[in-house]
Amino acid sequence: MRQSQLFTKTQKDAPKDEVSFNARLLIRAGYIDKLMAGVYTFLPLGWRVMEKIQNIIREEMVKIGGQEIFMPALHAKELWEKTGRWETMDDLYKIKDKSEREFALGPTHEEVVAPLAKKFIQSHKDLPKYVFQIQNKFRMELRSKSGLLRGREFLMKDLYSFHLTQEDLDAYYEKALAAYKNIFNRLGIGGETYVTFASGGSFSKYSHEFQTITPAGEDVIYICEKCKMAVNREIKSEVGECVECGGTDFREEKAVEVGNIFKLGTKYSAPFDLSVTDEKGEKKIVIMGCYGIGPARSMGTIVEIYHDENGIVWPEAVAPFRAHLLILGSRPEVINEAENIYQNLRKGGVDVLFDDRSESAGQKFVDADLIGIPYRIIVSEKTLAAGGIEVKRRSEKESEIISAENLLEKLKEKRK
RNA sequence: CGGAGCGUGGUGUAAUGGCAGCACGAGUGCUUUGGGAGCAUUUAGUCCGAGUUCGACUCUCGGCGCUCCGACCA
Repeated sequence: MRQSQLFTKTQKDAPKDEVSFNARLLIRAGYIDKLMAGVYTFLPLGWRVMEKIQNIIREEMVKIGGQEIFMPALHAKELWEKTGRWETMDDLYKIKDKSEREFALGPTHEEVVAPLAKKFIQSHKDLPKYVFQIQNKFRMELRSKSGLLRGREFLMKDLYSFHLTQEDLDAYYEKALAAYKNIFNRLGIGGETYVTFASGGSFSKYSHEFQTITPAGEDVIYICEKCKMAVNREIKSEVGECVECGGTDFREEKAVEVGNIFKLGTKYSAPFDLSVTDEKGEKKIVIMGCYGIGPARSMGTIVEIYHDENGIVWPEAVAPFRAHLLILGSRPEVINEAENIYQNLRKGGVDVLFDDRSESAGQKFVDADLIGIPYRIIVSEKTLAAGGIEVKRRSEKESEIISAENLLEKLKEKRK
C-alpha cells in the first residue's frame, strides 16, 4: 500500500476531550473515526488490524469445532418477549417501523440462535453443535467511554454451543477456555490477561471472564498470588477466598473484560422449546453455552498496553502492516531503490506500507512512530552511502544498516 | 441514571456585551527532505432554539452533543 494513496491522514492533535490512550492514538493515527459517543468507523488501517484480530479468533473457534454464521442485528420484539428480556434488559435498543411494529437491535443473540438451532436440531444425534459469528451488537450504554473499550455499537464474536448433557457442556467449556487462552496469547496480551471467576447464574456456580490488566480498565479484579487465577469483585465479596485454590493472598488490579464464557444451561433453549429426543425416546431440553469476545475492545486494550510517548507499538500478529518503508529525499537513485525494495517485499509476501509521500523527513518519522508498524525501513542518500538500507523495530531504539538482499530474511524473524 | 466540566473553521485556541482573530491542517505553485521544513496564495467557524439588549461567541432559559467520576453492565 502506498501511503500517498491512503484514504486517511494522521492528525497532529488528538481531540482535546479524549483522555484514553486508545482513543487518542487510534484517532490521531487514522485507525478509527468517531461518529458519536461509543460508535466508531474503522478506517483502512484500523480495519486491517480488526481483520487480523478477527482471523486469529476465527481460527481458534474453528479449531474447537465452531462453524461461522452471520445472524441479523434486527430482531422481532416477539423473540425478546419469549425470554422476558424485552422488559428486563434495560440497555436494549427498541425501534419501531412505520406501522408501529417493534424491533430490538440485537445486544446478544440467544433469542435468535435458539430458534435457529431448533430448525436443525431434533435428535440427540444432532448434538453437540457449535456456531459462532462476528457481528455488531447494540447496547444502550448510559455511558460509553474510553474509546473502543465501551461502545454502544460494537463488534462481538459470540459462539453458542448445544449439548445433550451437562458433562458434554462441561468438557466443551474447558476446550473453549483453552481456545480463549490461545487467542489472547496470539493477540499479544496473554501475559496481562487473567482467567477470572464471575458469577454463573442459576445453571453453574461460576462463569469465567478474561480480564486484561491495564489502568484504563473499569473493572477491578483480585489475582490470587498462589494460583494466578483471579476473582471479580462480586466473588471476592461473597466468597472471600480464591475459588480455584482457596488462597487468600490477593493482588488488586484494574482490568478490561475482553472475553467471557458462560454456561447457559436451558435458560434460552427452554423458552423456545429447543429440545431433542434422546436414545430412550425421551424429550430432553438442549443445554447451551455461550462464549464471547470483543474484538474491537481487544484492539483498544492492545493499544492501552502497547504504546509509548510517540505512538502505538503494535504486536506483530495484529499490526496493520509488517513493514513501513520510508523514502527520505527525492534523488532519483533513492526513489529507484525504494521502489525496487517495495516491489521485492510485495513479491516476498511482506505486508508493507510505503511512505512515498513528499513530506519532510521529520513528518515521516513522526507518522511512522504514531502508526506503530513493527519494522521501519529507511531508504535515503545516507543509507545508500552506507551500503544499504536502515532497519529499525518500532519497539527498539537501535537501528541497523543492512543490504537490501538481506531484508526479506530480516523481516522473517518472529517476535511479539 | 446521579454528579462535574466543556461546546468558536478539519484540529487547537483568542475575543466576556461593541469589526469573529491567530496557529496548525487542508488546497495550489515553487524550493526543500535524518525527527511534525520555507515562501507565496487560497479555503474554512461561534452546537440548536427562544429570550434580554441599540447590539449576543459573550448574559438568561430550554434542548442537543462530547468528556470525566460514580451507578449499571446475562
